[in-house]
Amino acid sequence: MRLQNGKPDVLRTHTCGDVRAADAGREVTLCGWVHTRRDHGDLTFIDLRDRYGITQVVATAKERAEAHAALKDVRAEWVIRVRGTVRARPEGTRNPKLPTGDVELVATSVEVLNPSKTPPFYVNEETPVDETLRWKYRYVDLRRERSRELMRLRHEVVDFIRRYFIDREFWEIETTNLIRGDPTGARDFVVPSRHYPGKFWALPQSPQQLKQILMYGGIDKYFQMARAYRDEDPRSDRVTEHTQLDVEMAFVEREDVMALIEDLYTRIIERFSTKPLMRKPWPRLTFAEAMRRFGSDKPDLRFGMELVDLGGAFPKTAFAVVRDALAKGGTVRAIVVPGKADASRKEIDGWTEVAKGRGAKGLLSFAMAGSEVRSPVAKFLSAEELSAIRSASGARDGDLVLAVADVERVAADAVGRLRQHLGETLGLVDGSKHSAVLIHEFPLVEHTPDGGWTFSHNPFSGPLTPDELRWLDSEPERARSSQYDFALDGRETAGGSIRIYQRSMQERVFKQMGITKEEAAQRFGAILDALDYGAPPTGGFAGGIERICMTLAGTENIRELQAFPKTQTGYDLLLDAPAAITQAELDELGLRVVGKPEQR
RNA sequence: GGUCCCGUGGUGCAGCGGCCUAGCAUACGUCCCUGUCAAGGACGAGAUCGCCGGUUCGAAUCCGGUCGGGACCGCCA
Repeated sequence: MRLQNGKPDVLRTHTCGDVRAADAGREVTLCGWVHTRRDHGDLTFIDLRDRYGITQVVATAKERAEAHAALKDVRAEWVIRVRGTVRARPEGTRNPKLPTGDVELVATSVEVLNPSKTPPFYVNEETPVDETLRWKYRYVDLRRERSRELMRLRHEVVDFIRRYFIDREFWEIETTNLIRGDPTGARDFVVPSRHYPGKFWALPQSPQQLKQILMYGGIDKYFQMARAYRDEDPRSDRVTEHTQLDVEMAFVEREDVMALIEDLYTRIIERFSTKPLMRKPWPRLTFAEAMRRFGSDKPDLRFGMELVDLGGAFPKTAFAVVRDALAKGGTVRAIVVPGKADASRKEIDGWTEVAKGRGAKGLLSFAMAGSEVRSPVAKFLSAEELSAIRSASGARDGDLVLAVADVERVAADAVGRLRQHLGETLGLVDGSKHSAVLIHEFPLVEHTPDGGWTFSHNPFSGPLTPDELRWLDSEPERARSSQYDFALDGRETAGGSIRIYQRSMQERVFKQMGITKEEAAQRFGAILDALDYGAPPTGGFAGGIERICMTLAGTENIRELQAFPKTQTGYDLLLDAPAAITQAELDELGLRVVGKPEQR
C-alpha cells in the first residue's frame, strides 16, 4: 500500500504501480490517466497510468453494467478515479510485462475527474515527436515514459549529489540571482530596476564571486544547485539557462579538488550508468599533452587515432601550403585513418568542411596505396617527402593520412575536431565504456583576436604556482593556471580552479588583461576589498547538471533534461515568452522601447 | 549575423513537375465482439502539402522570400 504520513491519500488508496497479488480481494481506489482502452463489447479493459505504473482495470456489462458503461466511454488521457476490487487474473491472462500484471482491478465505480481532448501526440507510444509540439504541450510530453524517466534520473542524480556533499559537511547555500552585471564574457541577461531607473540587475552566469565571498566569510565548504544564465545562442549541449553543481572550499589545494571531482563523478557514474569507466584512477593529461595528442582540451579516450606531427617530413619543401605554415612557426598535424585509403572524393570533401569549420584553410589527404602515396597535392611534393609522410605518420598500406598545415593552435584544433568526427561517424568509439579524464595545467591567459590578453578560464583563477607569474612579462602564454577540467566521453562536464586570494596577485593579473586599477575597483570591488580582510585560499569547481545527465542517459539533446526547455532562439513555446509588458510597467521602470514596433 | 536540414489529415512517415481525385500506419467517429494487454473486425470522417510570391500549359514537387523547429559556425570570461 502506498502510504503518505502513514495514511492513504484522500482520493486514492494506492497508486497504479503498487497493486500486487497479495492485495487480491482488497477494495482499492486508484486515480490516473487512461493509457489505453481495449473494448471487447460486453467486456472492457483499460490501462490506468500514473507516475508509479500501470494497472489494468476491467468491467463487464453482466456483472457491473454501470462501471462497464463508464469504462466504454472514457478515452485516452482522461483523468479518472476508479474504485474496485483487486483480483488475481485468471490463469493464462497474466501480463509479465507489467509489475502489476498478475492482478487487475474489477471496477465497481468509475468517476471522470476530467475528460481530455484527443492529445496532440501519443503518450502511450515512444514514437518521435517534433520538438515544437513537445515543448508547447510539455505537460502531455512529461507523461511519456522517456520524459518521465529523464526527469527521474535528474532528480536522483541531484539527490545523490546533495547527500554526497551534506555527508561531507558541505553547506548548501543559495546565492542571489540578481547581481551586478559584467560586460566581459557572455552576454548577460538583464533585469530593470524599479527603485533605480536606468540601472539594471544581471542574472548570474555563475555564482563565481559569491561563492568565493562565502569562503571569505568562513563557510569553509559550500555547494549549491545554481541556476546560471547566458544570453548566447544555444547548441545541442548548451542552453541559455542551465543548472550547475557549484562547489567551493577553503584551505584547499588543486589536488584536493581534483580528488573530490574524481571521487564524486566516479560514484555518480557507477551508480547511474550501466557502462563502466575505462580506467580507475582516471588518467590525467596536461592541457599541452591533450592538445598535442588529441587536438582537444576535452579528449574522448574511447578510441585511439592520436594526432601525429608531420612538420619534420618537409624540411625544405617547395609546397607553398606547408612552407608558409612552417615559416610562421606553424606545423603540420595529422591523423591516420585506418583502412580509408579508398575514401571517396565526397567523403574527403565532407571532412575538409569539418576541418574548415575549425579554422583550417584546407585539408591535405594522402592515401597509402601499395608502395604509392596518392594525393591531390602529390605533384607539389617530392618522392622523399611523400615517403616521409608515410614513415612519420606510421600509416600502413590502405590507410589514409589527413593533415592540416597551420599554426599549432589551429592545426591541432582542426585535426582534433576531425578526429572526434571520424571516431563517431566511422564507429571507432567504444560505446561500451566511459572515458573520464582530468585535464590540467591550462594556460593562464590567452590572446584575444585584437592582440590583447584575456583570461583563459575566469579572472580569479590562480596560477599553478606563484612562480608562473614571471612569464607574464615575457611570454604570457607560457604561464600555467591552476585550472582543471573534467571531460567525460569528450564532453566538458566540470571545471574549476584554485582562486587568487592575494590582492597584489589579483591586480597583477588584471593588469595583464589591460584592466586599470580604477576599472578593476569598479567591476570587482567587492572581491578586491574582501581580499584585504582576511581571505583564505579557496578553490572549487562547477559541473553541469544537464551535461552529466545527458551522458548518463545517452542523449545528445540537453533540452530533454530540462522540465521546461526553450527553443534555439530562446523562446518558451509553453508560456509564449518573452512577452511585451504594459506601458505602465515600462513607465514605472523608466524604460522606453525603441526600434521595431512590437512583433505581435 | 551566417551555413545547412526539416515543415504533407491529430501524430509519424511516403510521394519530389502531369500517373495525386495526395498514399501508408496510427489516432479519431460509428457499429460488431466476454480475456485483452500496441486487442481484433467492418464502415466512415479528416489535409487546398507552414505562409507569400514567381517559373510553367500544369507545382506538394522547381526558384525567391518569409515564418517556425532543429544541427552547425560566429558567440559561449
